[in-house]
Amino acid sequence: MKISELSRRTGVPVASIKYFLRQGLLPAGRATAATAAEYGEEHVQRLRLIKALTTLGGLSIAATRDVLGAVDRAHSAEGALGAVSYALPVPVASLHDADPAEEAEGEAAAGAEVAELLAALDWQAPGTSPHVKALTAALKELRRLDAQYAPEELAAYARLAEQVALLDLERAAGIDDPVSLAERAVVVLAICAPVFELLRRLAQEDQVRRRVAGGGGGGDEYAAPR
Amino acid sequence: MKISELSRRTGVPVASIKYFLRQGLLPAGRATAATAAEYGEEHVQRLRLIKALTTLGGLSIAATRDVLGAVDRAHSAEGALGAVSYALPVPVASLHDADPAEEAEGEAAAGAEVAELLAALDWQAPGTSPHVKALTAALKELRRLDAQYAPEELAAYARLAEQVALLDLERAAGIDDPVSLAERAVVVLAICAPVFELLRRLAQEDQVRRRVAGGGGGGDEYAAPR
DNA sequence: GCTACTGGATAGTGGCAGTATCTTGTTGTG
DNA sequence: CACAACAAGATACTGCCACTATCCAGTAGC
Repeated sequence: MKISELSRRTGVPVASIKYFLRQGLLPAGRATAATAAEYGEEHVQRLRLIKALTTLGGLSIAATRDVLGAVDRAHSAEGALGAVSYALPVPVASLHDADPAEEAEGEAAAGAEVAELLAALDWQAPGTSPHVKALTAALKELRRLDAQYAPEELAAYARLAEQVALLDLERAAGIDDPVSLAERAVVVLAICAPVFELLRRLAQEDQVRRRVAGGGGGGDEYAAPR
Repeated sequence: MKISELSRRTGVPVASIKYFLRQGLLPAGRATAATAAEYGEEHVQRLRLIKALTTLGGLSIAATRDVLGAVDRAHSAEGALGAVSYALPVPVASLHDADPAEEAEGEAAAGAEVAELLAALDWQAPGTSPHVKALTAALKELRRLDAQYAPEELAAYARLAEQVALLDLERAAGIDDPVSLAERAVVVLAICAPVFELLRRLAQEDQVRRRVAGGGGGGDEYAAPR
C-alpha cells in the first residue's frame, strides 16, 4: 500500500509517518520506484505499537527508538524480555542534593537498604542493573523527604511485586516467536504497568470510601478538582 | 532568609525559584520591603516537594500545581487522599482510533470488562472516577493490540493491587494533620508508585535469571543496551 | 501531456521548562 | 552620604521536542 493508505488505515498523518521514518522508528517501505514505495501489514502493526508506546506508555521518541531497537535485536525470549526491560525508561530520575556530604550519606544508607532487601528476598540482580540504581536513588529521595519505608514495609511491597511479576511472566509464557514475545513484553511493561497503577488507585479509592462510610463521618470528599 | 540563601539551601537556582513563584507553585515570601522578602522553612520544604514531584514523579509544572493545590485545599485525611489521587495525572492517555465504528465497539467491550471487574471485586467507585475512565481506555487499547487480559487474569492483578493499597493506607495511618497527610499521600502516590514498578521489574529480572540458569540455556542476555 | 500523488529534504510551529537580562529599589559598609 | 552589592519583579530569550508544512523533483496512470 502507499503511504496515504497507511495513513488512512492507522489514523496517523502522512507527515508524522515520514517523521517516524526519518527518526528510524519505522522501517522504510520497499521502494518500487524513485517516488513510490510499498508498505505492508507489518508497517500498520509497527505504527500501532509506536502509538501505544508514545501515547499510552508516555515514551519519548528516543526512548521508543531504544525499545523498538531492543525488540528487533532480541534473539531469545529471555533476551527480548531483558532488553525491553532495560531499554524502557525507568520512571525515576536521580536528583542531586545541594549538600555533597548529606548526599553521600543518603546514598550509602539507601544502597545498604537495597542490598539488604535483595539479600533478604534472595533476588539475583547485579549492582549494575539500572533498576537497582534507580531504586537506590528513589529510596534516597524518600529518605530526604522523611518518608522512608521501614525495611519490613519495603519487603512486604517487594513480595507483592514478586507475585505481580509471576503473573507477568505467565502472561508471556507460550509465546515462542522472539518478535511477538518482545512486542508482548513491551505491552506488558509499558502499558500494563499503568493499568496496575490504576487498579491500585481504584483499590485505594474503594478502601477510603469504605472507611468513610463505616465511620459514618463526613460526606464524599473524593471530588475531582478538575 | 533571602532568596539567595533559599537557593543555596535547596540547590535550586534563583531564576528557577522565581519561575516557580510566577507559576504559583511556591507561595511568595513575606515582603519586608519593596525589594526584599523573607522566606522560611516551609519554603525549603515546599521546594523539596516540588523537586520530588517534578523530577522523581515526572510531573509537569501544571500537574504539580494541581497536586499542590489539592494538598493546600484538603481539609480531612480522606479528602486529602482523594484530592491528591484525583489531581495526580493518570498515566494513561486516551488514543482515538481511525475507525469510529471499531472505536465504539472497543469502548463498549472495555467498559463492560471494567464494570464486571468492579462488580466481581465489590469495589465501590463511581463511573465518573477518572481512574475508571482511564482503566477503560487502557483496556480498550490492549484489546486493539490483541493483548487483552483474560478476566480472571485482570482479577488476579486487581487482588494484588488491593493488597498494595492496604499497605499504602497503613503507611498513611496515624497521621492526623491534613497537610502532613496530604504531603505523605503525594509521596506515596507519586513516588512510591515508581518504586513498586522498579520492584516489579527487579522481580521479573530475578525470575528470568532463575529460569535461564535452571534451563542451563544461553548466557546472560540481560545486557544493558545503553 | 497533464494532473495527482509520491518520496525525500528542509524549514517552520507551538508548547514547555527553564535561564538571562533589565529596571528599580534597598541595604549595609566605610 | 556615597556606593557597591544584592533583592524583587517583569520581560525576553534559549533549547529541546514532537510534530507539521512547504518545496522539489520524479513517476503513474489516464
